Amino acid sequence: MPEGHTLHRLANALDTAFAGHRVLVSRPQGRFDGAAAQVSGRLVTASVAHGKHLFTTFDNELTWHVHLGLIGKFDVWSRRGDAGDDVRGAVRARIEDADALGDLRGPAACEVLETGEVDAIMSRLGPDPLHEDGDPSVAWQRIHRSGKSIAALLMDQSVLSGVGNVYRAEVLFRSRLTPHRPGNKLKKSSWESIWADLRHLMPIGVATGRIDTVHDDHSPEAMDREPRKDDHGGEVYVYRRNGQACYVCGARIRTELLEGRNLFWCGNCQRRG
DNA sequence: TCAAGATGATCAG
DNA sequence: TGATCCTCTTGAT
Repeated sequence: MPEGHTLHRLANALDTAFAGHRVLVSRPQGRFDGAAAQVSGRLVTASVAHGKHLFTTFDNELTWHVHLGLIGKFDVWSRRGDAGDDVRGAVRARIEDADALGDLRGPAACEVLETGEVDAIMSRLGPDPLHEDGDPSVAWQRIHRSGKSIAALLMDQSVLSGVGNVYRAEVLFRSRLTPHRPGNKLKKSSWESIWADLRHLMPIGVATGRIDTVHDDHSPEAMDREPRKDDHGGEVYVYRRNGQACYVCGARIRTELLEGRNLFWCGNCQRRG
């Protein structure tokens, strides 16, 4: 689940539910030791995301930092709905007030930080396409000096933040770029098309909560008319479609392990650099 | 019932 | 580069 769009969506949900509210932060299974107590009972000032990192700030200048990693989940819901407030499964941390609840499971990071520590994390992150002021030239400085493949560079959060395995595969397909092209041999115009497409695709992910790179119309009517049909809640050209026919040319979608992660692409459509 | 795998990142060697 | 951490779902046995 967690690519950048998930975190931005989550930041929006937490901000809507808790900003300006006094909250309780607890650790139902006893982990997240000590940290919860530092912010529990305080007023939330804001929740924001940068790439795959989520920051919730409190009125005592402390920040709750969450990174979902590969398997983490953060569910936020209203007490007014049908869902109860029982702690189910392995809940690492819970945030709540009279109206809403949020349960965090399986995060890679869950910690309370001071401002300097937050700045240190931010300074390691590349520009986020979901941020209005994200600057693609900062990423290009890294890309065009690197001998690593563009596929590896797109996943490097210090080059670019928020892109994960799905957006990587899809944005390279949509630009018809070969994933193996080294950054230092990539045309600048190719990078510009990647950035522009991420700026187009990722806000759709934030709005809908799923990654659909195939359809242009994401209205509820279109969803009914043309149901999205893959296992991941959206629809994609190449991600996890290995062995299946490319929607564009009919060739089989290929896969390989690249730096420990599965890469998917169409060897026929993706020849540009 | 159990193992494998997953949209991530870090650390040791 | 490989091992490791975290949780849940899926598919094989």
